[in-house]
Amino acid sequence: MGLDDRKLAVLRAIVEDYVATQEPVGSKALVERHQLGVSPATVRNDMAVLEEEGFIRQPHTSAGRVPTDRGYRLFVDRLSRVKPLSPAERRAIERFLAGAVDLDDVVHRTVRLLAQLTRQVAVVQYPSLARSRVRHLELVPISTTRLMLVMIADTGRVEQRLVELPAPILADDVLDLRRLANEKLVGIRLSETPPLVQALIDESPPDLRPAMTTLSTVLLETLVERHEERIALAGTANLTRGSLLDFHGSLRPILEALEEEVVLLKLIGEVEPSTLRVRIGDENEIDNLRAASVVSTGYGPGATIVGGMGVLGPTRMDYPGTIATVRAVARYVGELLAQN
Amino acid sequence: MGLDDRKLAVLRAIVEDYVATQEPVGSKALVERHQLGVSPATVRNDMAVLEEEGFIRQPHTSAGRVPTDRGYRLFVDRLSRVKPLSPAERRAIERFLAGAVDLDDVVHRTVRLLAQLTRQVAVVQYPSLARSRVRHLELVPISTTRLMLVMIADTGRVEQRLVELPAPILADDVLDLRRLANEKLVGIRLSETPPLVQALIDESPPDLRPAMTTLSTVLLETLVERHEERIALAGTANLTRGSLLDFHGSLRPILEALEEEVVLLKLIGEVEPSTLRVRIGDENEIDNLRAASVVSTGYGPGATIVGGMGVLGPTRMDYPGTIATVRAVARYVGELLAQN
DNA sequence: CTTTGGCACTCGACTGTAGCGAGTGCCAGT
DNA sequence: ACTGGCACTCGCTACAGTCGAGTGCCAAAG
Repeated sequence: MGLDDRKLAVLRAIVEDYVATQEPVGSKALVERHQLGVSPATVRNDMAVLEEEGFIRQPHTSAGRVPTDRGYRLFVDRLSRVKPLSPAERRAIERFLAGAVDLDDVVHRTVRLLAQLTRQVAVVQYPSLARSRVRHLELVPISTTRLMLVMIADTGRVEQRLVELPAPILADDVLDLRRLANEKLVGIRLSETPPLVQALIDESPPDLRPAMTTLSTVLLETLVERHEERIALAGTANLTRGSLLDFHGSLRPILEALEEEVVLLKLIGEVEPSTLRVRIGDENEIDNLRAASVVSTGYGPGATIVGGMGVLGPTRMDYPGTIATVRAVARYVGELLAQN
Repeated sequence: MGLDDRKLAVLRAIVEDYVATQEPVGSKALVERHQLGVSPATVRNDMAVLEEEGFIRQPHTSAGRVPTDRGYRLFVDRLSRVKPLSPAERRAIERFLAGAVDLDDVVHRTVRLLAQLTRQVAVVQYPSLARSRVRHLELVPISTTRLMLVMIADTGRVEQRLVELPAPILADDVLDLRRLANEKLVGIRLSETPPLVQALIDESPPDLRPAMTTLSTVLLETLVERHEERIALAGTANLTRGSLLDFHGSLRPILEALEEEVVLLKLIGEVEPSTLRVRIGDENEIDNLRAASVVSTGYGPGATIVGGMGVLGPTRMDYPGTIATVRAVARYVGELLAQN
């Protein structure tokens, strides 16, 4: 099977034209708009091969060609050069993120920025608790049997949970609890706390043990439950850009998927060594998103990765541009986090 | 102008049928499906009058009638009896909300519940800070020049902000700051704190004054900025239920509006004495929502109102059912809040 | 062996016509 | 005041015909 350079050029031209015009592209239009240096007939032959190999297909017999998911994949892997961002875009990113006052703000600004720049749906995961380290634990007495546990992580995340104590507790004992917990847990990565928690209970003075036990339970729950991860979303209105056909006719499944935190986490939360990931159409494990593509990446201060972010759009998207934007935004956010 | 009982009955029948079938309803179908006791011709005469008065209209000359916004308004005001919830629904609400562990959880469950029961887009405002009272202020030292201010409100809301001090501070001074702030502010409604804050600064010992000043600034910011209000949203996928025609052909403007917190707050946040509010189509002040209806209400423990909640859907919605559901859910949430 | 021009073919998109039927407005009769 | 009857409107569907973009194939040229 020969996929010589020209055939690849043809595929690239088809992808680019289709992404731009959103209409099936024919051989004639192709030679007109790109310097391929051959006649339409030749292009037709190449297209026949590309179709046979499953990179493009014809919506109808007498229509032009459209890239398949496989075609996009090849395009992304081998045919697209990453578009460097324009200085204006870089400046926009910097300016937009610079004003953030706290983590919440950073995440919100980031997700809006991504949505705006890519004109697609953007998703940003808050720094994962499991990947954060404990910076401080605070216990605030609410009543004699109720404490508010406030956990501050080094990533800037702050979580609070109500603790219902088994028995009334004295103010001094609360201080002791706090001191003990902080001594044992500060600086520890949260994913590594569970084994330490038992030790924490065992080493507590006997009279504090019941309180410490419930406290620990709550602490562990904070980690385990869905509470653990938070997510911000923006740009859903962008789904209506372009024709409905982009998503096989219905936004329904997409909107449904976007409502499920679990789904979103799966989308952008599975952070791997490979920094940037593109999932095209069928490659998505989530059925509802078989008509969409997702570009996602991890981010974090320095080389550490504390969370994921990404965008979701039609398979017919500007991959080079989107990839460049996502990468750039993630890097800026990482730098921002490193400053704290 | 005569709008006798029968004409009103006809209008009611039209609204009910149209809501159910989503198709223009004609005179014949009307007499068949409702016990009006008169012939189609008579109904036609009545319909002519109703149309003249602007309560219904014909999409095309040879089509049936469709209610106008004004028609729905009349229906809601005078023709619909509130549907009592089924016991099953009541139980569903109770069961669904009972498991909530904290405020975040309550709000999330509520918004999902509303979306599910009404099969529309649900919006829930977190208890407004301005309407809450301070229960406790906590200061957590992060470094010598940084404090984390954690504010716990009686509504269960917890807000935190980073405070950058003008100069390093001693641990004991932090305790003093905390004591002073709590003495002055605990129990105060947050909307009434601004005047007190100045006094708080003035009464601080001179050496604490700079720190107290920045602390106060941050405290006030928390109130003023958009941070003040938070909102949860669910059920956007329900927008795709029914034909696109429900929203004049495009979800775009709706989705855009739903992304703007400010817009949502305007929608459900303007809580007035009148507990429940229905805005139909054109009655909406927000242009993007001229094609939608909003049913909203305030909620809170007892008679106090601390926030708003509501649902948004096509003008062609089941008003009696939606109203009943929103009212019931708001009441349950209020009771839940009262228990804390 | 590759490329090219030519040609027949396919098939979707659009146009125009015709018939159907739901629904109306009006009117004369009860 | 209500009703039955009737002519009329007009959107919807089906069908036929035309147009044109785009294809596949083939024979000829490089």
